[in-house]
Amino acid sequence: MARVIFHVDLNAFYASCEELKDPSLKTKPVAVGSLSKRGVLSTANYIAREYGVHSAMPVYEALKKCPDLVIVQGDYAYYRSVSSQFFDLLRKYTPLVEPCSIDEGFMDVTETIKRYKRPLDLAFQIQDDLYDQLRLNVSIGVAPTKFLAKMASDMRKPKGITVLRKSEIPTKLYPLPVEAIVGLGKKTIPLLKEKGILTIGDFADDQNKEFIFKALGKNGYALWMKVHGKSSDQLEVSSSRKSISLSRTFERDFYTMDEVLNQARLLTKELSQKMIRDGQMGQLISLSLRDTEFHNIVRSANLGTYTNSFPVMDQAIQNLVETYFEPIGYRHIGIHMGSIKNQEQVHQQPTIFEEVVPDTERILDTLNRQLQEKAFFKASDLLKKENRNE
DNA sequence: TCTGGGGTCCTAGGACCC
DNA sequence: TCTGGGGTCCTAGGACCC
Repeated sequence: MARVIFHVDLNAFYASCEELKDPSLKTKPVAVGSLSKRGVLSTANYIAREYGVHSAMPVYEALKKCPDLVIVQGDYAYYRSVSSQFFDLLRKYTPLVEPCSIDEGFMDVTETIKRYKRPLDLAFQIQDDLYDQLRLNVSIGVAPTKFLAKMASDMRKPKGITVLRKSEIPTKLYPLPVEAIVGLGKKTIPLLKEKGILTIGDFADDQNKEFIFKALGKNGYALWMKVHGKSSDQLEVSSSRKSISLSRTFERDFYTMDEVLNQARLLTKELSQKMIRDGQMGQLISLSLRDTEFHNIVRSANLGTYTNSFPVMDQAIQNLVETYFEPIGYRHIGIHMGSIKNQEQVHQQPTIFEEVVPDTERILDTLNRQLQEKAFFKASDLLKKENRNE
């Protein structure tokens, strides 16, 4: 029995939120982004898009295209609160709602639509309801799988409603350019084009199956199934966050270890506070550094226990900086915590050790030992390299 | 005036074990 | 003497999404 999935997508969400706060923006080209020298845009409203302005575009470039562009500093706490009202409204219609980002989600309305004369009446009602209650426009895609619903909601924006039945895949989906497939990005598209795969129809063609599986691996297989209408219609209604991070690109580059240590410490402090506020603890901490050449490195330390304590996180990050810093310029620093759990989950966890809450001293000892080991391995790597060069 | 920030998922390679 | 073959776990890197 086929399910009926809606993909509901808020149009130009951040920009729309800013228009709610200041209605005079509605008639102007508006973008939300960071105002710093190295900032890029998160979202542009539809007036700005007519100038060729789009998300991820550097601010200086957007201003070249549209000198009158109004750039607003993002107010993400506000967007999150509007977003949660959006999902609350969707849940009035069915508990089967899967948020997939701050501004879009899936609904399984297989049962709900049975109460409506025509299936699309529900989609129109949700659209009107969102506008009446929150003054927000959405596009809705209606299809039997999540992937097809997502593709459908992209077909008509803003404020569209698009149905994509399995039987309509060849006529509605296959003529679209291959770039339209969600899950193929700027690295993979050129590979496909080189092979003459230009449309979704080409991608779905049996003749290209082998190449796609080989070149794109598991993802290729999954996408190939998706464009044939064979993919998941099961919603994940409750899923918890798996990681949390904080990162910043600085207005100028940092060249000394002291500067990197200081900035890393500030970010770590902020992240620890955020985790304590959200009641979350993590086990795997990582430092990421982006240099002036745009090379990224990520280095991790396993803390051996769940924590959100600043002294512990700080010690680990300082160790990582001291071990991996190179005398080059860095433009971006990030702190990341993986293996996240809720505080309650951590404390409920039965342990075979007597001590349930490990003391900070012991963790610091572990970290220091890890640091010494890393320094040792780094030194022995260097020795090996030198020996090879001889 | 070169290129954000917060996420998820996959892959490759090495260590380690039997 | 010229080098097993899985399986699993961990780390690093990177593609992609909004």
